[in-house]
This record gives sequence, structure tokens and C-alpha cells, in this order.
Amino acid sequence: MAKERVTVIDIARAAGVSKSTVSLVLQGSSLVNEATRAKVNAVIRDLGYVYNRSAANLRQAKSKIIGIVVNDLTNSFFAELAVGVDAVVQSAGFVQFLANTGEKRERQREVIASMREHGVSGLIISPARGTDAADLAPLVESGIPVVLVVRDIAGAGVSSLISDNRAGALAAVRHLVARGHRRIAFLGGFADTAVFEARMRGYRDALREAGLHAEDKLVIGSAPSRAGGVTAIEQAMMLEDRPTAALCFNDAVAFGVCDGLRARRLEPGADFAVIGFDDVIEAKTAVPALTTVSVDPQGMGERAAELLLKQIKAGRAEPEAIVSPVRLVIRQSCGAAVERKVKEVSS
Amino acid sequence: MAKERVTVIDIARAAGVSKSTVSLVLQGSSLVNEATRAKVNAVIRDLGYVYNRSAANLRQAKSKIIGIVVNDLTNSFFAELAVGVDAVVQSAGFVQFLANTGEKRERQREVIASMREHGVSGLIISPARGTDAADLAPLVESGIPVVLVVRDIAGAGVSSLISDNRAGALAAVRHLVARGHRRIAFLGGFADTAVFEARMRGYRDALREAGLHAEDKLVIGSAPSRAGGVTAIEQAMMLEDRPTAALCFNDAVAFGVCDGLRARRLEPGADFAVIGFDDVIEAKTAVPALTTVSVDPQGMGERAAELLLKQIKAGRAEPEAIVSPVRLVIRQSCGAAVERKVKEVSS
DNA sequence: CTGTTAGCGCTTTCAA
DNA sequence: TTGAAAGCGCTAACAG
Repeated sequence: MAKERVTVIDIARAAGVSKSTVSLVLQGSSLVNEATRAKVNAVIRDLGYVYNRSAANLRQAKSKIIGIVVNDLTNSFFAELAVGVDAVVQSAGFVQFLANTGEKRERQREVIASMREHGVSGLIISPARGTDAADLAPLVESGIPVVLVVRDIAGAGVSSLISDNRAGALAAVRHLVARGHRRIAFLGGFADTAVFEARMRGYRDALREAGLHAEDKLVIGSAPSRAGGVTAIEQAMMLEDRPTAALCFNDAVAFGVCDGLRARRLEPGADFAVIGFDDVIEAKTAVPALTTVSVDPQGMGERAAELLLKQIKAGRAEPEAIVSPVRLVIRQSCGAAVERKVKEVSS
Repeated sequence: MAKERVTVIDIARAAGVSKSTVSLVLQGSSLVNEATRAKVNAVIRDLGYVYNRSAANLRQAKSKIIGIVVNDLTNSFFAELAVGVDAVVQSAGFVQFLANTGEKRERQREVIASMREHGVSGLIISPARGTDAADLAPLVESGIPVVLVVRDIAGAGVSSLISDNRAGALAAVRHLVARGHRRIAFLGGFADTAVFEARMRGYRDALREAGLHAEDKLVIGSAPSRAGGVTAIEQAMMLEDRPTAALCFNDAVAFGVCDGLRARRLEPGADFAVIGFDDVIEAKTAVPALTTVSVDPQGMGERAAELLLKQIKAGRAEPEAIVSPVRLVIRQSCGAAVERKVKEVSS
């Protein structure tokens, strides 16, 4: 070990060919004689050669790496998203450079800069809260393909892939209405995101459509977490005119709502209907008792990666805005986890 | 956009200095006059210069990037681990290259190779199931610092950081015994991992210590998932002599066990005691009603990164094996989520 | 404190 | 099909 670094030139010498022949072999070129190739490969193995991508990237001025930056890797939605991206990126012969911003714009700036320095050929970004078009401007101007996921940014001028939050909320509330609920709460989340806004819009539209009045009291914001859900449902239960059902901002909130209901000896699903957007916890660990509005994060990641690769291949393409359909998943009893996909909805 | 790439030479020209002065400025060297530095920096900004790390890495034969490879990013335990690593790696001025193997050894080989090609200065690996010392041999021989986390590999000859699974199981079972339980099941997990083995050892040791017989029937393996937990508890409840408590292989299993109990109208915690290792779902979304054996994945990631950085700095250090303590967390009632840390345990 | 010079390891014309 | 030579953008001596 700690032997001198072996380079193409060493392996060329050992194989009795020239540098460039070795290079061709490395690239899997068909311009090289089968026997030569075999010999070169043998020597490569024997000498324990490791390819130096820095050199190759420098020379070629490109990198075969694509970056993905997520706002919260701790949230399994985004971890799944990254896994989805990785799957397609990898099979296209790229490697993935993943960074987590933890919702911090400053950190986001840094990681994007770092990725540019590393010469990524494209970037998938799930932006930190509060990111605006100006944050992305230098990146976008540099001409490197970018696709935004989950959260769109007005005026950024890049492709985006977001789930159809309005349609999901609409379908959820319609479902509740069809089951006879008249007092339906919207619990959890903060009003300053586009996602919240879209879900709220679907909620209100469905109520209006059913001829129900959307009461402000029934909209209770909270942290989009389990603890937030507990708080929100407690507040809801203090109302004179209690709701009988709730659409929750996400599944973490929905879990908290269930906790809060159980604390009051109410069985979620039976005594009080709960629907949550399936953002945080993927289907396989979700609470079976709940009905959820689901988006498949891996699938979303795959689609985002495909879109990005397309743009990389195309050189410079028109930005596209894609809404990814969501589905309402009705889960029956606890434990049995019988599911029925009711429908795919898309506005 | 699509302007010619601007290089140090351009900025040198524009600033009226030489290449090397620019280079020094880029590296924050103190050898350069304040006025010159300011001017150079201004030009850098004006021209929209982006540093080319491929070139720098090539020249310096090193990279300021550290790799982390995890076996299952979909599992939030590992996502958290990665976040912990990132935090320290970042503040040390490195960037993180994260790859997911999805428990596939072949994929693991590829990503490790890829990272080597990119010239990472160190690697943190949570190995895919079934990884052996031979898989890691080429990497280890190359002399680049490696630290293994979560799963150790016998004979690999590198540092490792694993949590004290035996001590955790021991503490959990002691707790149950102290509360009067005599028939304690071990539910979930597959017997082919070192982690399973260690937890099982702690379980058996605690039973022996309490003078209880470890019945084979009370050990019920299953997939380490929510669904697996449902299956396992159902099987347990079919026994003639039912258990009154269970130690679950991980928290996903514990959730499933709770589902299964509720399906039988038993309240977890009240009618049947459930303890799970807190592997999958981090504390903030964990079921408050459960008592858990917790390892803090972020903390573990941080420690692993610190260890790695130490080794990188030291050049070549002795491998160290560290066991990370776990703690038994007693959670009280549902919703209120009152917790009390009973103690840190370490064998 | 700043400029000159010589490569890092690879790819890529262009000839042979 | 293979070889020779040039150079990607940067840094590291070494002079000045």
C-alpha cells in the first residue's frame, strides 16, 4: 500500500501500448483490438489501477455527476425521493451527489455553489423554505439544467415537478362529504408555503362545491409534526361545535391527531375520520387505520431524474412544469391493512 | 450565459495580477496584500467565476470530499445518520458524497469504486447485509481511512462504531422483569445479522439473570417491518401460554405489534407491554405510548465523522472499535409524550 | 508580496 | 488500429 499512484502511463508501459490506447479501453471504445483490450484490462487489474475522475473531468470539462439537494433529509419523504432519483441516475451511468440543506437558505447557497464547482451536469432541487428566484438566478444563468421538485418557485424559469396538492385535498374532502361529514377541519401546517396554500384551496373548493361553509375556526395551523397534530386536535375539540372529521396537512400531523383522539378515548377512523397527506412516512410504515392522500416519493424522484436527464441530453430545453398525480388511498381496518386505490386524481 | 468558462487566468488578467496571486486569494492565503485580495475578489464576483475543483483536485491529488455509503436510505435511521455525518463533515470544510446501496453488495462495490475514483479522502460505511472483509479489502489496502458504522465486519481491520445492542436489550428486559413480567417475547428481525444476535444475547442474559427460562416459542422472527410486527404478535397470541410483554427487534416491528394488539382490542402499554429498539423512526415521530431502547442516529453519525476526520488528519491511525451507548426511554401516556431518560447503559 | 514555470492524469486531434 | 503531442484549470516551487 501507499504505493505510488498508478496512472494510465504505467499501465500503458506494462501492457506495451500507448497512453491513448489505454484511454480508449477505459472508455470502452470499440476502436481497439480485442486482444489489446484484454491485455490492458488484465494489467489494469494487476496493478490495482484506479481511474482518476478529476483528471478526466478536467480534460472533458464535464462530469457525469448529478446533484440533488433536499431541504430535509430527516424527513423520509425526501430520503425516498433521493432514492428514486438515484435509481435512474445510476442506471444512466451518472453518480449522485446528495446534499441536505435542513431548510437553511444559506446552506443551500453553499451546497449549490459546491456542486457547481464540482461540475455537476444537472441539479434536482427541493428548495429550502423561503427560497426565491433570485437565489437560483446565478445557477440558472450558468445554463446547467435544473429541475425543481415538491416546491415550485415562481419566476425561476426552470422545470418543476410538484404533486397535485389541490386535487388531493379536493378528493379527500369529497370523500368525507360523501360519507356524511359536514364539519370538516383542516389541521396542521403553516400558511406560508405554496403547498399549504394549494391544499387549502382544494379543501375550500370541495366545501364550496358541497354547499358547505368554510369556517375559519376549523382551520387550525400548527407545526407539521406529530406534536403539532396533538395540539391542533386538542384545539379543535375545544370548539363549541366540534368537527367530526379532519384533513391533516401531512401524515405526521395525522398521527398526532390520532394520538390526541385516543387520549380522549376516541378511536380514529371509527369515532372521528382522519385523512392525511402522506408526505412524511412512506406507505409501508403508515398507520393502516388512516385514509391518506398519497404521493409516491420514489416515483416522483424517478420522474424528476428522467426529466433532468432528458434536459441534459437535449443540451438546453424549454422548462416544463409537471404536476404529479396523487391518489386517495382508503385503508380499512387496523392491522389487516387492506387497501384499495380509489382513483388517481389530477386536476 | 453559455459564455466561455472563466478561469483564473481571465481573472488574473482582469485584475492585473498573476495567476498564482489569484490562486492564493482563492485559498485564502495570508500571503497576499489586502488591497490586491479585495480587487481580485471583486473581479471574481464580476466575472461570475466558478472554481474548478476537478483541476484543483488533480493538481493536489486530494479532494476534500468524504464519502458515506448507507445500506438503506429509505430507513430514516440511516438518513439521520447521514445528516449527523454531514453536519460535522461540512463544518470541517469537506463535502459529503452520499450513496445508497439498498442492501446490495454489488451496488456497494460500485459506489465504493466510484468514490475512490473521485478521490474521497475518507469513507464512512454502513455495510450492506452480508458484506465481508474481502469486499472491503481493496479499499482498505489503498490506505484511505474507513470507519464502519452500525454493522461491524470481522477482520476488516478498520475502525468501527456500533451501538451497544446487547446492553440495550438487557436493560429493556430488566425493566420488564422489574415490572413483574415473566413471559417476555422477542419479536421480529431475522437471525442472520450481528445486530439480531447481540440483541438476542442481551434478551437471554437478562432472562437468565432473572432466573427465567428462555423459551424458544417466545422468540418469533419476522421481517423487521411494521407488517412483520403484525404477523409476529399474531403468532405470539396463538400460543397457549401467551406472553404479557415483548421486546421488539426495532420500532417498525413494535408499531406492527401495536397494530396487532389493537386489532384484538388490547391497548399497548396498558394491556401488554411493548418495548422496541428505536432504529427506524426517530424519536420525534415515535409512538409516545411505547418504551424504547434508543440510539441517536445523528449523534452516531457525528461521532463517526469525527473519528474519520481524526484519522484523515493523522494520516494513518490504528483502527478503533467504539461501542456507542444506548438508552432506555420510558414514555408515559399517549399524546402527552412525557419522557424520562432512565439511564445510559453500556456494557 | 507577486510573477514565472512546470506539471497533476487524462483525453483528443492528427498521423502513421 | 495505435502512437505522439498538446492542453484542460489549477497549484507549488522558486525567483524576483
